[in-house]
Amino acid sequence: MERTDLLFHALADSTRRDIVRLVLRGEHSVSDLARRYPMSFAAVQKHVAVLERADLITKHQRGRERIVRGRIDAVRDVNRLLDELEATWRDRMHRFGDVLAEADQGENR
Amino acid sequence: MERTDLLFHALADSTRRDIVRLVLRGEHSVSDLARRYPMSFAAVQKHVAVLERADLITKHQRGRERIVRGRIDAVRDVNRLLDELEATWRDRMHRFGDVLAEADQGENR
DNA sequence: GTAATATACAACCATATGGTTGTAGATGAG
DNA sequence: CTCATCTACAACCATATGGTTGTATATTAC
Repeated sequence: MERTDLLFHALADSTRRDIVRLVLRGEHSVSDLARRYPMSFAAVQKHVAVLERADLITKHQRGRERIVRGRIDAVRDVNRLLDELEATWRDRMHRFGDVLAEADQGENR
Repeated sequence: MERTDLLFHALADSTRRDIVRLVLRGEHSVSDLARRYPMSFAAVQKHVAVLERADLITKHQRGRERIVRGRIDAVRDVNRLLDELEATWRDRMHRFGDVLAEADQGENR
């Protein structure tokens, strides 16, 4: 799977989006996170792994804990991808404007 | 599933993102779209259904064809969702700035 | 050293996903 | 009317996903 797929897929789950929000706000260990959700530690661990694969978070060891941090750059990458989608639309609107302008020219001729 | 999940999930596939790009640029019937991809008509039909469920596109009948159009508003909704994620991060940075300012005050006392 | 905590990882299960083929109903063309 | 086209939808299949429990390892606390 390519990175864009991984990014959108990672964000297509409310638990994972919540984790991203938390770790953008500040550091949390995996078990900190796990305590917050009505599911097993292993399940949360898997969600964290999905976010890591998409580069939305990083993990580093501190003692026996793994500290999770959000990567704001990745969120911005997604934003940029969406902007590119929008750009094709803006381009179309632009060309549509040209067509109208040409039509006006024709009328005045 | 909630709408945010549907939106991100819909965009987590390159064929579907390509369809969105096409129908943001202009109108296409379902079979127009189907001809472009190396998969069956039914498969493309399913992708279109996923996009429709996420409100990223609309379909309306014209003769025997179903015309697909992209909904730019939906793309912007996703952008807004990401901005909200970013906002929690900016807030943290803001508060972090406050902490530094307070530390400076302490030094000068 | 022993016990408790934090993590990793495998095995398993139910359901969702992304593809296929096949059938049937509308609509347009001749 | 008849035939071709466009679409909808069901049935089916392989694999991915999101959850579980269980086991093993590393680190901290006492």
